[in-house]
Amino acid sequence: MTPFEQQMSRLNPTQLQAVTLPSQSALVLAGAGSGKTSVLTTRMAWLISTGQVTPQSILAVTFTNKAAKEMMTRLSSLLPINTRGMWVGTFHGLCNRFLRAHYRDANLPQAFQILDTADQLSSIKRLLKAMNIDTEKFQPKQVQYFINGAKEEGLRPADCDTGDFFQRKMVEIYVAYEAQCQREGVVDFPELLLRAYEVLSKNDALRAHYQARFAHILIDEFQDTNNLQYAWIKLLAGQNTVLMAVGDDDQSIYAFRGARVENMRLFEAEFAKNNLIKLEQNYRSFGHILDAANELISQNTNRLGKDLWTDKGHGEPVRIYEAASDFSEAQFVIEEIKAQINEGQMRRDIAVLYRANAQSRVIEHGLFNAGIPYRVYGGLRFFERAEVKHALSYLRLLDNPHDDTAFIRVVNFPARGIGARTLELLQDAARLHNCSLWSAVPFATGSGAAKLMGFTRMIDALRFDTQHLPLPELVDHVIAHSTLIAHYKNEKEGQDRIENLNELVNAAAAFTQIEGHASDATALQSDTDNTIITPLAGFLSHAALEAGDNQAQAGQDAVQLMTVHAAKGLEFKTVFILGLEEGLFPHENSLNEQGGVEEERRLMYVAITRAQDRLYMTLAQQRMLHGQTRYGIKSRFLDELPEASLKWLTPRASVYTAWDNTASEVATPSFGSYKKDENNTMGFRVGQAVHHAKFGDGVVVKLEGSGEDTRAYVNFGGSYGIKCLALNVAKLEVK
DNA sequence: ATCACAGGTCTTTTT
DNA sequence: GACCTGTGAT
Repeated sequence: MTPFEQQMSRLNPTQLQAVTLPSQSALVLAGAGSGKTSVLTTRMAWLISTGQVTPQSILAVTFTNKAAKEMMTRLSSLLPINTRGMWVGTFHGLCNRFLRAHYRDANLPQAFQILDTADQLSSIKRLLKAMNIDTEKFQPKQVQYFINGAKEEGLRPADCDTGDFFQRKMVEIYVAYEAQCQREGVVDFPELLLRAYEVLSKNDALRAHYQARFAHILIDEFQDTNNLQYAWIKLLAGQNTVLMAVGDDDQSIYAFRGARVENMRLFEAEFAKNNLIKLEQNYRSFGHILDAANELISQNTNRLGKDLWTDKGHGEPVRIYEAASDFSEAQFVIEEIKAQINEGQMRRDIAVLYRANAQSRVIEHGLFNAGIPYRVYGGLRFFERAEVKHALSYLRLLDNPHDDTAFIRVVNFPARGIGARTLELLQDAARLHNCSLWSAVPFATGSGAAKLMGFTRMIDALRFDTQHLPLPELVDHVIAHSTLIAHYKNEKEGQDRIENLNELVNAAAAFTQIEGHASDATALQSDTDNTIITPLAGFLSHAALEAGDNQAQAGQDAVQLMTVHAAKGLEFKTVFILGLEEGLFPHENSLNEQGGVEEERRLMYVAITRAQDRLYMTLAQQRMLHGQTRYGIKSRFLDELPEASLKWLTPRASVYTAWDNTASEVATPSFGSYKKDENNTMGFRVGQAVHHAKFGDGVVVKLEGSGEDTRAYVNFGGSYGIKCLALNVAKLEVK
């Protein structure tokens, strides 16, 4: 049997149905651990190996580079085909490829650079300064959010609402921002998608070409698509294109960044018609864990609906532990981890999941003291490190000197006496001539003009000296001759940075080897234009689109610490879910949002379904948060789990009870530790009915602190839930 | 140019 | 409580 035939024989009937579906579009509702990636890759292999299509006529799109890579790896292990030139990648990666090939149609310079989120933010800050806009009123982050939000809805400034003054100003900034990006030849993340979308929609010939080319489009994690992504897919799909969208509405946890679960229903109506395939057999978890997940998620409304099942048996019940504090919660987790390691469990098979990053510290501390190796996910990634970004900025200037973000970043780094005043004059000159900072250098006035000339000469020299060098040597040359290395040698803490710079050379070498001269360039060549992007341009795109691993002490067997979001798509033998308290999980900020609690519930569903063999859920009665001690209430989600699948390790139902948010009145709350309060609490007492201008009527459930510092927890019921209010600030009326 | 201090923030995050 | 950002003083 070939590897492909073996794989086919392993599929269950539903999976096989999805893999071999004839030329009809379908929506595959793939539950957690149901073999979703297998189905996608095997279907691609099936389409190719049965001769229905060539590899080039398949488009497969994912959200993360990791998923794309995984798909490629699995596909090439199934079939002895050359995957190069195949359109498998992330939305952004594919749009980048498309725009490189059609840069003229897209009205972009061939060497356009990609701004990552941080670059975009500094670009916006620069713009706001130039426009003399009050950054108190128009915060750069907000502006960024506005612009990206508009782009993700497919809106250009002309399409935006200009209702009030604020909106008009925002749109005005958006206009200026677009002009600035265009002048600099840079493109932010959502622009990659929007520009690609617009080119396709305006250019009939090009659209026809791609629609004819792609016989099959496969989309992974469809529940995470935003409006623009869905629109882009619809544009690429021709009359005869067959689409397969794979996703799980119950695992939609990215609404906060624009994901639209509704796209699944839309897709079903627009393409899949009656082709809804449900993958419901779970191969990951034991029964009790699955029962808990199913029961929890059944509380959500408006689901497409599915029930996971397993034939693995019940397994162990879900263990619940109520600790006195976050500290003892950590102690418990660490003791359990120790015990499991003693039983022979690998550390890497144990995961500690939490809602918010701030929760990791206590656990880290405990693990560190216990001498247990651990790895925390999240934080700075390789290509986001300052020294790496500096080096990349030099490289970007070689490729496109008009990239002002890169220019500003390194024009005086390492310091070469070009100060704020000099740059201000340069920016004036650039504005006057409506050109990039680079082009404005000859017009620069003031004492620093000569130094600026020196800088541009240096960049020109770097470009000239490296023009025939292979990529790794080019990078090496640039980090040396830009004096970055020398600069860090003089810094006390510079050794790590130098190592990272050398690592960048390695990354360039690895990029040359894998991506090579081959894949991207040939792929582009095969498509209309004769564009061949240089290895440097390719590497820069790669650096922007794939931020690299988080600091990885990879290889070492370590306990895994991460947020629930970061855990999506992963599985572990043993999982700890921490902080099952109201206000934390579900997070208090979600309670005000439309559909917020349901998204939190899906998040909990994702967390539970990560566990294969053993699941712990813990809560703490008291926890340090934002520098204050907060007293927790048991999470409502604990009450939504089936009793039969749980095992309480601490006495069940301590005094803490979840709030019934539907009740408008809470009588005497059965609340634990609003202890000893004969203090002066500004005339408020627990159980008192109060009124707040914004939140309406509520009941004080707990008082903290005293005098000026008194804080009241007030349950407003309904969508507001429990709020913590500082009484010297909040205007709270006694009713 | 460099450091120190104040001030604000603290849900989740990929590209 | 801890971290990052921005600003002001030397």
